[in-house]
Amino acid sequence: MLTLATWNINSVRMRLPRLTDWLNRRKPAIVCLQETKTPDGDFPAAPLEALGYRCLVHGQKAYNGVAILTNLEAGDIVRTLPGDPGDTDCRLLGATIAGVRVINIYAPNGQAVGSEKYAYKLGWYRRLRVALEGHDPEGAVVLCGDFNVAPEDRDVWDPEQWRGQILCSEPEREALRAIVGWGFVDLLRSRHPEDGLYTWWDYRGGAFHRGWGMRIDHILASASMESRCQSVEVDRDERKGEKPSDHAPVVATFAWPETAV
DNA sequence: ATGGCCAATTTTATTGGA
Repeated sequence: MLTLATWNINSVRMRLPRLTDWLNRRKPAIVCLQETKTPDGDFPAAPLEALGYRCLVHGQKAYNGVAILTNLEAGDIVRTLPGDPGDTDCRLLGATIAGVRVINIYAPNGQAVGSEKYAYKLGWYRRLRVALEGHDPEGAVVLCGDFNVAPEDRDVWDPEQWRGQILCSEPEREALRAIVGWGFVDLLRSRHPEDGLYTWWDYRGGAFHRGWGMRIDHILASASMESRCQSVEVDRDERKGEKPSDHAPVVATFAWPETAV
């Protein structure tokens, strides 16, 4: 079995005790982290390596940052979107692990519909869609991370309040549909159609306690990976307790020949 | 219950997050 998780950790240094506890309990083979907020030289690799994980990192000071932790061999590492030389945001990290092309993303937030950052977000999604052309939908591909888009109304705690707002606007949803349309399955939705299934809850206003959340972190799987999926769930426990991230991990397991791992 | 913003930097305010 192969376990893969995605988790917006909201500062890997602030969350290190929770992260190491969680790795010890879950023992995932592949973990895609977002918002590490840490330059590569300051990444806390040693305590993670002590647990058997190698750390692939692409970080910067204060903002953004992605990383892949894995206890398997990794190769063909990519850190940029093609045709994007002027972009200094650390938002993408791709690697081939156990024969799976794993692409970890932290999509721009967009701040407010109509803002400059919103335009940047939509442009970033267009570039991501172009980048997918370099891969084969019939292969083993997983695109996961914080997409900063709630795909449908059932992914939002109050769809009417959020209608047309950031994370929910139709152009954002269309951009995400274009990504999925490359040949992905939204893995959590493929197994769990119910309402109230969220991955992010605002720190403010007791949002988690009240069930005021949104589903903006996703694992998109190509058909061959979807067919191998044995389970996929939101680890809501990681939103509880002392100093949580405002996101919970999404964890998927796949049938996997032990010899291949 | 699972809680009442948080993290980083530019630090005693400001910015960004979502």
